[in-house]
Parts: sequence; C-alpha cells; structure tokens
Amino acid sequence: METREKIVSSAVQLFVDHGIAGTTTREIASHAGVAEGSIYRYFPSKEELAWIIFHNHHIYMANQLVKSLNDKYDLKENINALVECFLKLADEDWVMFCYYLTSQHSYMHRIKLEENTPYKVILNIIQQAKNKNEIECENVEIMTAMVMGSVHQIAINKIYNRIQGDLYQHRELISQTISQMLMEDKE
Amino acid sequence: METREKIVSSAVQLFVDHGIAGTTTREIASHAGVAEGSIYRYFPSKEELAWIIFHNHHIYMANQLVKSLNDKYDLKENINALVECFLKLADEDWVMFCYYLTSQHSYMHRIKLEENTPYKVILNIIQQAKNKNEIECENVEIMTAMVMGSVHQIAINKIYNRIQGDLYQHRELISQTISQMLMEDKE
DNA sequence: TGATAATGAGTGAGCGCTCACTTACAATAT
DNA sequence: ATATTGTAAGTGAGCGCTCACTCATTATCA
Repeated sequence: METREKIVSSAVQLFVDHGIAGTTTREIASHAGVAEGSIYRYFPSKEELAWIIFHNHHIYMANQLVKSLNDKYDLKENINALVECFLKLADEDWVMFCYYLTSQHSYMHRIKLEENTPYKVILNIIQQAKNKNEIECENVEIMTAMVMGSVHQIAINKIYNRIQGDLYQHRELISQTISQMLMEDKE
Repeated sequence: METREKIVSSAVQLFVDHGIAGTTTREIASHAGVAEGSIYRYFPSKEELAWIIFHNHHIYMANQLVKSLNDKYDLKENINALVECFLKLADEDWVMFCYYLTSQHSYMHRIKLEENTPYKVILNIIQQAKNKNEIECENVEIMTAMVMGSVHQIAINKIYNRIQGDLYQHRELISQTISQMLMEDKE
C-alpha cells in the first residue's frame, strides 16, 4: 500500500475512534507505520487531511447515488435504487461511512452550493415525482429531510449498537417504508 | 444570572459555534463575564462541563417526551404528542438542541443502559402498538430508527440552512407522514 | 470575622508542524 | 559495466506555542 493510502486509512480509523481533535499526528503516523513528517508530504495540515478525506467521500457518494439511478422513471424504482446504493456504500466501507456520518456537521458549511450532494440527489427525485403528479408532497424540503434522515438514523443506530449486522439485509423494509411516506394521500 | 448558569449558556453557545475542542476555557470565561478559575469551582474539567450539559439536556428531553404522552392509548395520538413535544423542545431552546444533535455521537457510549432516552420512549410506543396489533411492524428497531431519524434530520437540515423558520409549523405534515410509515400494510 | 466565592497571572504538558538530513533509485556520463 | 549526479520520498528530533488547569490573593457576604 502506498504511503498516502496508509495515512488516509489510519487517519479515518483513528478519527472515528477518538475524534479529529483527539487524534495526534504522531498517532496517525505510528498507526500507518510512517514518519510524522510524511503526513506533510501529502497534506498541508491535519485539519486539511480531515477535510479532504470527508470531501472526497462526500463527492464519491453523491456520484454513486446518481449512477445508481440510471434510467429509471418510476419513483418507487428510484427509491429502491437509492436505498440499495446507500446501504451498499455503508456496508462496503463502514469505517469511512461512520466518519462521514459523524463529521458532516463540521464540514457542511464548506460544501459549495453548486456541488452535487446526496441531499440534492434525493431532492431532485422527489421534485421530479411531484412534477409528474406521481405524488402530492406539499413540502419537498421537509419530505427530503425525512427520507434522508430515516436512512441515516439506521446507520447511526448501528454505530450506537442498537442494530447489528449488515444494513443491506433491510433494503426491502426500508424502501417500502419510504415509498409509503411519499406516496399515500394525506387524508 | 448565577455564575454557573452564565458559564453553561456561554459554553453551549461557543461549543455549537466552534466545537468543543475549538473552544478554550478562556473564551468561555470571557463570554460569560467571569474568571477562568470560576469554571473550575463548578465543573471539574472542560470535558466534564461539555458532558454534563449534554447529559442534563438528554435526560430533560426524555422526561418531557414521557410527560407529553400522558394517558393516550392510540398510536396516532401518541405520535402527534411526541412530534409536537420534540419540535417544541427544538424551537424553545434552539442552541441547546443544536448542541444535543451535533454532540450526541461523542457521548452516546456514556449513556447507561438503564437510563431513559428519547430512543427508548419511541421504541416503547411502537412496541406497544405492535403488541396491541395496531400495526404489523416486522422490525421494531429499524422502524424506531426511521421514525427518529426523520424528525432529527429536519432539525439537522435547519442547521444546514436547508429549512428556515420554526419547526413547530410542520407538526401536522410530520406526524401524518410518520403515521403512514408505521400504519399501512406492507403489500 | 470567618467562610465562601471570584479572580487572573502563572505553569508545564503536549501538540502541530518544520527542516536538516538520509535513502532509494533513475538518468546520464565515462 | 561503473561512476557520477539529480531527484523525490521518507525520517524524527526538536521548536514554538497553545491551553487546560492551579493557586495565592482579593472581594463579598452572613
């Protein structure tokens, strides 16, 4: 494994375990089996290292979600695709996913408005479905938040040990529940 | 205002704005208009101060949620009550609520198993409804996570400026959507 | 007047980051 | 082939600084 990769994967692991502030550059270096100075060959500072790791994964996730949609036109299919993609992303690189979930708060304000984000992907799908009269949806922003949150919280509850095992196994229940949130009439 | 209160409310504000690690004891003291040493008359350390603030509010919220239920027996009524209570808690002390949302990750592992928590309150309500055959609900933990997350994320999206204004105004939409998540048949 | 509360300069442990030096290896000259 | 030079990656002791925490002193109050 390249030095840069070693630094990144050690840093993520330690950031998840002890927080960014609670992790020293000495610890990252020793965990990665490289010298402290090597961190600074590849990254300008510890804070920037933490941001770059977050931002790369954020972009990666948004792109994967877009890819997963492909050419589906029905809301239910799109939800299935997004949920499956999201759960796969979590299961496939759980440490990175934990880092993403727990560090978003600190970094959301650095995301540029024009950047693609998981939030925008979901918002677009819901907005499209509304435009096509597939759903009523009186408030797209609120519904997007609720859809996102319902999936996020499952992952968060896995971090808190309230849920065990792969998340992918619950894909059908989750997709079905989200469809119900969006599709049924409000009395 | 008492010295202790001044310290707490300044600390929460600064913790939300710059994070716990990014806030110095000098800043807390000067913002509160007291001496740095006074912090240590009331709290053993900065970390403990941060934990105590979190934990007190965590307990307070769990208790308020329980109170709000009162003697309602129907799931829909209970959901209405919980949602209203939750949104009120957020609107009434937004800074504290932000602190709770953004710092939970660091503190969840310190919550004792026997303690009451917002999570347990919701879990119980859903479990009860299942026992009474009001709902089918094949996985109570997953459904609880989804219900919790859908409300949490609305508050988080207000922090990210994706939503503006009081959250209480959306109580009906939110309650209605959560009811739909739980109550409809899975084909 | 004794007890309690408040003060803020002082302290030192620990941290991010630097930089002079080493090593590995490729390119070029002999 | 061998020697020479150039380059980039890697190293880790040490520097400067920050900041949580202490404590001798002063103010407040019953």
